[in-house]
Amino acid sequence: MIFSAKTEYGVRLMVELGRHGDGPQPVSLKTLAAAEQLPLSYLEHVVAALKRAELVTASRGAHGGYRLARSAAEITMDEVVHALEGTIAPMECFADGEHHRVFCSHEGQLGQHCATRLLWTRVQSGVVRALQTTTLADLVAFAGHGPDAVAGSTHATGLTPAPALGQAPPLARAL
Amino acid sequence: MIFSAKTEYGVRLMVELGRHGDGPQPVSLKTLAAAEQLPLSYLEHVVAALKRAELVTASRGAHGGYRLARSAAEITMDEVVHALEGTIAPMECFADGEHHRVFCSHEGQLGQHCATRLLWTRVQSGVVRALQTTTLADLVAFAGHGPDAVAGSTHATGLTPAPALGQAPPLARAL
DNA sequence: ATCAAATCCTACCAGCGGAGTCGGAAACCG
DNA sequence: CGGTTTCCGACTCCGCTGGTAGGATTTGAT
Repeated sequence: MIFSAKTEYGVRLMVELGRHGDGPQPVSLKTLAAAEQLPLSYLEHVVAALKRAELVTASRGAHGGYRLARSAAEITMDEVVHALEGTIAPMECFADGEHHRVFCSHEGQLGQHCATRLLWTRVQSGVVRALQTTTLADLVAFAGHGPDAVAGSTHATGLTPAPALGQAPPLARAL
Repeated sequence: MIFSAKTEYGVRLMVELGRHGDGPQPVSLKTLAAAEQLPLSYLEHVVAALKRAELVTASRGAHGGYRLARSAAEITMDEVVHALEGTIAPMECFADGEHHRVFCSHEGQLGQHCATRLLWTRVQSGVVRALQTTTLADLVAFAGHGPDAVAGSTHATGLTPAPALGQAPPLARAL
């Protein structure tokens, strides 16, 4: 699995917050937990990460709760996932502990270098592009509709849905 | 990390095999382990997975070893990664244990459904596309060169390298 | 003032999978 | 036969993930 349950929960949580729009009163965690049927105590950790990243704001005390820090359209899923998952890298050597820069630490000497780097770079690029071009508002809008428009509206890139190369590709048959 | 070390090792191993071209004698694991400085005993597991997927063939006994089952140009990294990592899904509910079909099992009732599905579908699509459009031959060719041409030759898609949207994107600053 | 409803914070735990080791059996070649 | 190599299964170690628990703090309502 690429992403952890924590991230799944967090995204769900954000979507749920997005659906509540920006009414004056915030939404309590208990409400959110009930709506998504997730363990409240664990959600505390999740929402803490979101708050640290300044994606949600909290009001404490009675009738307190959480609300989005910005409008859903201004929040890219890139930010959300990053807040929950930490640096996203396809491979260990791609993550710089320091400032989340991305590179490969295996740089071989003598001209030839880390052969896998090309691949991981491409994969990373694919993931990042998908996350950056999707906003929370997209998900909120999607949440209400019936199951269509997933593959439709090729999502800003205008790419054809992957050419059928070779025999049946082992991954992602249902895309 | 999206991929495990096992996958990293496996890809390295395949690249190394690809570099040896198809001379008549196969390459022993010991040789490969030495070339990549990886633990031999662990590589046994890795190469076993590759063999199961019919990506390499083995000859036992003295002067035995492994060779690619097909030419490097005919092997997509999609296949390699799938053999090593199993089904690649961004999220638990996306992986169907049965036949690697991809879907989401959280289908909510009453019109509204699993809000995160849109996101995971896009991510998955990005990863799969990257893996499918990269062949082992690409990596082999890359392995000998100096560190360029990574971002260059936008890898068949012709996409611009991700627009700078909003403030500095938290992921992948060095792409 | 008091109480209840929230967020907040830290520590803790159990299970699982990943990375790696080991020992031995079978196959193949000279 | 003997060395080399693949093959196979069992085993260990360890960190991370998901989840729980308990208490402190803030706030609004009565």
